[in-house]
Amino acid sequence: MILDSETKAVELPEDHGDELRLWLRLLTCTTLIEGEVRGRLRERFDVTLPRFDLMAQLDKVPEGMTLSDVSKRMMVSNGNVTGLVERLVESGHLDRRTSDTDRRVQVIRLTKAGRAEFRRMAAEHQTWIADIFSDLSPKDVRELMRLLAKTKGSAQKSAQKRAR
Amino acid sequence: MILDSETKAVELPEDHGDELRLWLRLLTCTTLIEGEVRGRLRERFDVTLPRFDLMAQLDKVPEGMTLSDVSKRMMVSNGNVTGLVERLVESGHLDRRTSDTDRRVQVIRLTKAGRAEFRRMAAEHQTWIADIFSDLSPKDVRELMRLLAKTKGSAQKSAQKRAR
DNA sequence: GCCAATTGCTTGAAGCCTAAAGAAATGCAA
DNA sequence: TTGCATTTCTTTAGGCTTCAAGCAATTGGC
Repeated sequence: MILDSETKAVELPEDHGDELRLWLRLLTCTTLIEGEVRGRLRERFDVTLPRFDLMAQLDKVPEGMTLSDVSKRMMVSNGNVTGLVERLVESGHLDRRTSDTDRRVQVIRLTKAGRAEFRRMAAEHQTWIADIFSDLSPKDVRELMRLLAKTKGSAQKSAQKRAR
Repeated sequence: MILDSETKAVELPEDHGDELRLWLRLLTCTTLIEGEVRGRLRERFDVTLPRFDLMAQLDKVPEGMTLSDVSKRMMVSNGNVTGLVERLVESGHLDRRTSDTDRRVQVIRLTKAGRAEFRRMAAEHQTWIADIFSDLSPKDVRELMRLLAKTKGSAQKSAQKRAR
């Protein structure tokens, strides 16, 4: 911050190029890996990434979740979840019922077949990920985890500021 | 690697949980930031992220690029670019002409208005990114850059292995 | 020159995704 | 109780995205 001739605060255009380059690199990495995973899921299991992700959320919670829960966890819109769930119920992977205590709420769970199918996919998926990251040492992995956690915190803070 | 009683190589199920957690964190970070940027672009400039990205590619190359170039750089499909370009030409941001030397090729460039509009958006965009990453020290940024470069290399190697 | 393979782009079908508006159910306060 | 705000989900319109198939132009081998 500097002051001009009439003692008014003036912002100098700062250099934010490094952050921008970092963001682009982060995006490139993610896009690259996401594309790779998407392609393999399609090839091996004929399943889309969003469906896999949704099933992954449900696998963690056997008693099921509401659509809103899924929406928050996957960081996608409500309407999006509605459609995804529709198709997964249709294909027999998901079970859906209205809550007993609140008739607005839909609780979804993996069916037995859906769970079996997901487990089969997840096991292989994990080896793909390991292969994709195989050049990184355990120390690299730890360090990346730490820095990404810090990044996430920073981004959330920034998002919160805007939301007000 | 261990050997079984008949001296055959046997793979033990290894633990790949750390890599998986790393991937999920990477994805979360990117999704979070991407959503934030998308929202701000829409609010402030009523533009979508893909359009902004496409214009960013073109801003770097005043003489223009072919659709294939754009497709490779943005890491999206050809058909996707066709549609994006169509809408941006329609809105007057892009200029499109058939190559003189190869009539299959379409060369696209920013129009004068398109360039001005992009520069206006890009300046503000850069400050958003700086704010989003503001908790990271310069050292953090350097370290993240390094580790993501390594990650990208590793992912590319893995992708190449599969593509054969 | 001719033909086959390749390259650059478009099209079509299907699915993903968002924002915004709306319907239904709930909760809360007067 | 009534009325209003809120929550949960769905719907709609529009755009993004992929894959696969197809068309047109070019290139390279003969």
